[in-house]
Amino acid sequence: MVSGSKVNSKNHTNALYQRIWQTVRLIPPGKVASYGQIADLAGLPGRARLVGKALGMAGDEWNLPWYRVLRSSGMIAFPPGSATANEQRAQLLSEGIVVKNNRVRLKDVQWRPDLAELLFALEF
DNA sequence: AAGTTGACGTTAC
DNA sequence: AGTAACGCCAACT
Repeated sequence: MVSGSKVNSKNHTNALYQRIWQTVRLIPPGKVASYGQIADLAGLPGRARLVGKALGMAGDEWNLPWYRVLRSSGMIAFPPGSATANEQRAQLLSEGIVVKNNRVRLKDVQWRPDLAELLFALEF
């Protein structure tokens, strides 16, 4: 269970964020996923934008690998050169992921989730 | 209550 | 390969 700062009101949306966070947590080092992929896996098809929102309100505080989530094109979602984009690129590089022009080759490093693990994680 | 805003995705050039 | 035009949906004005 996640307890924390910016998540206080509107508990019905909170459940959505929980699902998203739990799913993102499963992405292993060296692999990445897209916002839409996370939404689908979390049982929230069509809500890719909500994934970005959820990651934004999380921050780094509870061990959430937010930097392993990219656009469906493989692009880092932040404006190139921005502080956040640079931080994300650095994190990816530190895991051995090749980043060229703020983009990775999804074909090489895209996460393929273990379904049993996913279902278990979403039980809570 | 209507309009705007995104850490998005797909399609059509 | 890059881009523009949509479509999308919860949150926020």
